[in-house]
This record gives sequence, structure tokens and C-alpha cells, in this order.
Amino acid sequence: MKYDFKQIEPKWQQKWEEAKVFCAEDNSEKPKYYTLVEFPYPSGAGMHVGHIKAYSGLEVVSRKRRMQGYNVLFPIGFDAYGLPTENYAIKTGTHPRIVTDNNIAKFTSQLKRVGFSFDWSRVIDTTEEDYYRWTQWIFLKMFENGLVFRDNALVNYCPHCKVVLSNEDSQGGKCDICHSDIVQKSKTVWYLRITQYAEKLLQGLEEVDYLPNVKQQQVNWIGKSTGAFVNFTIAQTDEKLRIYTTRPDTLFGVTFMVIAPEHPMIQEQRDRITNIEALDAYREECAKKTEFERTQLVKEKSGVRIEGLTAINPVSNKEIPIYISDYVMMGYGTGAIMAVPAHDERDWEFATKFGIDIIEVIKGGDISKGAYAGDGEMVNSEFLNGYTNKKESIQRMLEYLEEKGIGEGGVQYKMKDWAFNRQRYWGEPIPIVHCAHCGMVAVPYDELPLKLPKVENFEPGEGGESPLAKIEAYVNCKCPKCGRDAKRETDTMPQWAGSSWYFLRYIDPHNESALADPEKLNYWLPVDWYNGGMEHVTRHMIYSRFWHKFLYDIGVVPCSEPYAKRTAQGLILGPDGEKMSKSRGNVVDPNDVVDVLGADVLRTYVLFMGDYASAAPWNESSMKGCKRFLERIADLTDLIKGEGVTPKLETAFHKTVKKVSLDIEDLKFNTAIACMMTLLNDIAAVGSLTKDEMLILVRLLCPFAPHLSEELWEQLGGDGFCALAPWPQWDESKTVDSTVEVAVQVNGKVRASIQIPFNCPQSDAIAAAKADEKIAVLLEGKTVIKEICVPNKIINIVVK
RNA sequence: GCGGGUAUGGCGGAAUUGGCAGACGCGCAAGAUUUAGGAUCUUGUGUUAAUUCGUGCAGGUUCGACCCCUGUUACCCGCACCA
Repeated sequence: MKYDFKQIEPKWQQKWEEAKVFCAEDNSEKPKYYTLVEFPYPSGAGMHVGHIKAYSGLEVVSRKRRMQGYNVLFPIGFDAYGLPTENYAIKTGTHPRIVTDNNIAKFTSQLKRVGFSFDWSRVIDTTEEDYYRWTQWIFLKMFENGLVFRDNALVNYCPHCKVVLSNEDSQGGKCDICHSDIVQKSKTVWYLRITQYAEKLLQGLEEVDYLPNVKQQQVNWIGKSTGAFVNFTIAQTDEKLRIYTTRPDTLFGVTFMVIAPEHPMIQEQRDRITNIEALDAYREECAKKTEFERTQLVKEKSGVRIEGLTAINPVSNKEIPIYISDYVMMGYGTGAIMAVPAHDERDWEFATKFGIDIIEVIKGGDISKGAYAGDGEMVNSEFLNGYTNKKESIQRMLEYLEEKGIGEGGVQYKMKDWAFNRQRYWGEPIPIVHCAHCGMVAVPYDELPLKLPKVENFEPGEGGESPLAKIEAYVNCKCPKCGRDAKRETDTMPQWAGSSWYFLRYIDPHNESALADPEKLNYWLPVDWYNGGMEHVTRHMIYSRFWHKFLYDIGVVPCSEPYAKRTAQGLILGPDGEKMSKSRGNVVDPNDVVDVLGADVLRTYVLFMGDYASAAPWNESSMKGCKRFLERIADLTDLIKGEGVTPKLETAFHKTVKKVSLDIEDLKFNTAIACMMTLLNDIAAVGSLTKDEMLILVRLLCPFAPHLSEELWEQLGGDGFCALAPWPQWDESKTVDSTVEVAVQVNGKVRASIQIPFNCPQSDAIAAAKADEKIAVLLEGKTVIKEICVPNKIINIVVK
């Protein structure tokens, strides 16, 4: 058959759509399988081939599952709220709604041309009213359950985007969208209490099947540590200064304390502090620094002693000085530390610079040269002296602290609460009303969705206020509780809101009375296999697990973890080996490949180019190999002779069916395809194959190159769609040849190769090896010390 | 600094997990076909004078090591003054 992809690809795409081949059934006798890929953000640039690789992995799995008889849900949608669209809209003067619709149309046509087997009847768009209505609904449920709060705090702020960012959105001190430096700004912001779920998010990882590095990254991000809170008395007052430490057993070594420059104690004790100007000056200096300067460039410790206040070491009762320094962060622990210079590197540097006492409490190092962080015998510590086990000494100190009411054991997490509002237009409106009498009042559920008003000017205000604040008709409203005049919240939700629960909406996308029908949720959840990018592991993955766990706690979803299994694909790099990006000009548009070589070649190539989980550069000429492969498959139709089994090919077919079947489950698509190529070479060597064999090969190929497979299936008289034909089975006993080639080594070096029957007795195998001419020569006059025989693999004869 | 990972031909990458290193594809070379180019097909292709040497480098364990152990170098990713 001539391989005419331009004719067959549109033909089958249309047939699949007409016959609804890929629509998931809600009431089915078949076992269910839910495969999920990260839905795209529809940017103006359209998709690049990286998206195609990201979706092709589970596309193959989904297609295989259908052929295995599963009722498969493999949905797609669009995560369409977000800053890039809004920035583009501002630049071009086009409304974000129009920009979004255009981008979605472009993405849709690109996806359809590749022939993905998505269920297009369940497409969702996070910016549509009947979707974000439920995003707001979940937010209000969280509000109702005390997981939403407002606080004036130092927040990550991007001066370029004019927006407050969460910790997750400003990793590395850079804005996630424009990569500008983040500054710390004091602002009143909305938070979601994700820290309340820190322990559950950590525990939940035990019960899921995620790639080890995905799990590890989440564990690190949550950052649990165990230690103690200790209250130090401030000598001049009745106030306590509370600190967190992981080593309470070093308390006798505490010679000073440090608090963050922003610590509230400075304001509270203003009157008692005699050098308040110096402290204010230092704090201002710190505020000017970017996150980068504060963490990377400042190697030398700086700080100012607080004059007029001292603390009392609660175990030794010694009076110790208090400093402010920016090496202590307000955002972790209590914003204050007890400093143990003998055993903490940072404290040691600080103490050395400021001439503070250093008291050794753990033996083993030389504290005149540096801090000693290792284990050892406790000294200078009264009742702890002589302890050598860290666990025991900590335990003993905790008992003491609790007995005396000085402190108590506790845990800390690096993860912070989720700064949830954005001062922007293109996002879900936060459904809260501010009432002078009632405070923050939720918009009643029956008024959802609180619609995003249409505006002309969606630029944010210079003072960092949302564009919605300018619309009086929107802002001014009545309090839902008391009916008096009130004002609406004008900030919107972050981009991550809509994607935190989208996989639930796919299950019942058109439901008007609930986010999804409980019975359907019960049938489809959890997602059986979720694949996406590593960059979402500490953002979207954490957020959506948090939302899901909350929904589980209030009885909306039936399971506590949303994703049973999570894998990740590697990036496709540009032909230059650099990350694909518009600015580098090395982006490959899938449409260009489909035009010239066809969708099946594109699909096969992105999976064949290398290990699915690793990054690999795009290579135009390598794609030729995939094109030749598909052409040679099409040409096989000329070699078909008869039916049944070709004896010389029987083993090769069983081997291939096995390997392709198993490799798909491990995302080893490159070797699955390589194996089919090898089979093709075997067939070429034999010169013919039967129609039945051809039908097996066509079905194996179907998940990878479905258009060609359907065409061949039809021409050969296959029943129905190849996409729903039964997946081929293999017979384990037929995956091996009756005779095997075994390498014969003498003293570990391969000297000959013999043909012997499969699984023949070891004694026969060794006898056959010794009988070989080349081996016999080498054994002459030598003493055999040892004979090793690995059945069907290798024989090694050791001689002297 | 902490955590995770990688290192194999000219290139992308295989190797049943301790058993013939380099599958499969690209590229390259020669030949066939073609007016020519392209495309296609066939054969060859780690290295060597060798039965040599070969999986970043140096050792070790073993009959046997890309695989296990010790040390070391380079690169990539994530977090980072986390108390």
C-alpha cells in the first residue's frame, strides 16, 4: 500500500469523531481507567512539539487500555486564566476573552490534527462561568471551614507584573511569569491555610505511586522538621521571646539571641530600646535588598545589637544579648532564634564577628576554628553532661522544658500558607463582600457564579489595586447578611485555582447542580495515571492535592488522594540543545511537521527520540527513520501470503507482542518502537508474512501511529475500528527459540559461540562447548579449575 | 551547603538488572537506480597490526562488572542563612 498520510489522517480523524470512538461511558460494565495529562495554558504562540510529547505518553497508554477492554476517560481542557493572556491583551488592546477564545481555537485544531484520542465531549475551560462557578464554590467552602484568612504581612511582590505572588510562584526569588526580581512588600492579602494540611500532604505520599524524585521534591518542599519551642524571658519585662530550635539539647550553649529585622518585638518594645534609630536604619536597609541579594550575595553576617533589652537563658539563667540580623527570617519558625555559636555555622560566624562568647556543649570539634555540627558527648550542660546519643539528650531536655513550663516539643514546616489573591483582571473573582458591620461576608451560594464584569480597561492600578476596583457598579453592593451598603472584594484568584480541581470536572463536565455527581466521582476516582512536567511538582501538584484533601474532608470526593500514579516526561530541547523558547527562536511547531511528514510520524518520533523521562534535542533528520519505518509497514501489504503462522516468524511475533505490551507500561516507548522495527527487519529477511500476522502488527502499532493502523486494518478487512480491536496476546512459551546461541568463554574471554537446544542440561552444554574446535585447542594441556554455566546465556571454563 | 540525578561510538540512545557491550534509529562510506540532484534499495560501519583495547577517572570484589563496593572528576535538576 502506498503511504498517503495526507489522505488517511483527516479521513480517520473524522470517522473517530463521528462514531464517538473515544467518548468515555458513564454507565459501563467495563472496568474504568482514568488517564490524565496536564491541560495546557492556551498561549498566543500555540503549541510546540513539547506539548505533543507530554500528551503522547498517556495517549499510547489510553489507546492500549481501550484495546484491552477498559472504559477509558482521557480528557483535555484549557487552563485559560492567567497573566500572559492579560498582558497580551493590554499590549494589543484586545479583550482577554477574545484572546483566550482565539488561543483555544488554535490549540484545539493543533491537537486534533495530531489525532489524540481525547474525549472532546468533556472539554473544559477554566474561564467559563459554569466552570469557575465551582471554583468559587470550593473557595467559599474553604472560607466556611476556616481555611481562608486575611492578613497584613510581608509578601512576595513582582514590581513588573504589579502583583502579589505565593511562595510557590516566586521560587528562587524570581517572578514565575516575567522572571523579574521579587521584592518583599507589606500588604493585606488573602491566604489559604495550606499549612493546616502539611502533615496530611506528607502522609498521603505514603499511599501513592509517584516517581521517587517527584515524591522527594514534595517532601522537601513541605520541609517538616521536629524540635522544640522555647520561651526566653526578656529581662526588663514580663514578655517572653519565643524561639524554635531543632536542637533544644544545646540550650546551655546559647550565648545570644537573634530576631528577624521585621520581628514585632521591636515595635512592641520601642520605648525601652535605646538605639531604636540604628535598628530602624538596619531594617530599612534590609527591606531594600532583593531576595537574591539577601540570600546569595551577602556572605558576611550583619546585624545590630538591641540596646536596652537582654534575654535570660532559661536553663543557665545567664543574661544574654539580643541582636537583629537578616540571617533570621520572619517567615520560618517564630522569626527568632537562640544562637548556639559552638554548634551552628551561622551563629559561629556571627559570634566571631561580634565578639560574643562561644560555649562548647558537644565534644568532638575545635570551636576556636569553627562550629561543630557533629555528634558527641554533651559537656558544660549540667544534667545533660555525659549524654552521647542525640535523640536521648533531646528527649531529656524536652522533659525538663515541659516540667518547668519553659517550652515544649513541636514541628515546623518550610511550606507557607498560600497567598491567594492577585490584583489582576483575568482571574476568578473572589466571592467575598466587605461590610462595615458584618466584616467579611461570603456571597451566597445561589448567587454563584459571581461573574467577572466586562470592562474596557483591564490595566492594574499604579498603587497595585485590581482593575475591578475602578468599576463602581461592581464594587458597590449590599451586604448579604445585613443588607446595608457594602463593597466587594476586587482581587481575583491566582492561575492555580482553576487547575486545582479540573480533573474532577472532567468526570461530569455539564453538571449544573454540583461540581460533579457523587456517583460518577465514585466510579471514576482516583485518577489512575497522571503524567506531566517536573515544574509542577511543587506548585500545581501540591495545590491540587490540598484542595482534594479538603474536599475529601467535607465529603465531596470519595478518596483522600486524587492521583494514584504520577510520572513525568522530559523536555524536548531545540535543535541547538537549548530549551525551546520563543526568544531563542528554536521552537518547532507541530503543524509544520504534520504538513510535511504527517501526524503519525510526529507521534512516533517524539516517543522514539529517546528515553521518555529525559530531555532530548529535536533532530530533523532522525525523524526520517520514523517516516521510513511507517512506509515500510505500509509496504508490508505487498508481502502478505496466506493466513495463520509463518514458522520462521512465530517467535519474533510473540517476543514483539510481549515487549511492546510491557514497555508501554513502563513508558519505554523508544524500545517498544525499536522492537517493532526489528520485527520488520525479520519479516524482510523472511520475505513474507501472513494476513493474521499483519493484523497483529497493525494493532501493536495502533497506539503510536493510529491513522495508518486504521487504514491498514480497514484494507485487510479487520472488524470495526482498529482503535477498539482487542490487544494482541503473547504465549510466553513461544517467546523463545528452540535453539539458542551460547557464548563460550575461556578464562572470562569469549572464544566461541555454539548452538544448543533451549534449556538443555548443563552437562550437555558444557560437553558441547568443550567439543568446539576453537575451545578444544585452548583447553589442550591445561587443567580445568572451574566450569560455570548460566543456562541459555553463557559458559565460562576457567583453566590453568 | 543540603537533596535528587546523569556520564556508554560521529549523534539520539539499547543492554532481560552480575552473563556475548553498542539493540533500534540517525549520520557516514561503497555500490545499484536516476540526465542530474533528491528519494529509494543493497552492503558495511566502536577501536586495533592483533586472539588488541574498549561504558568519565583511580582502585576493589567476582570465573565474569556499564551494572555491586571505596575514592574521585565533570555536568544537569530542585531547595537554600529553614534555626
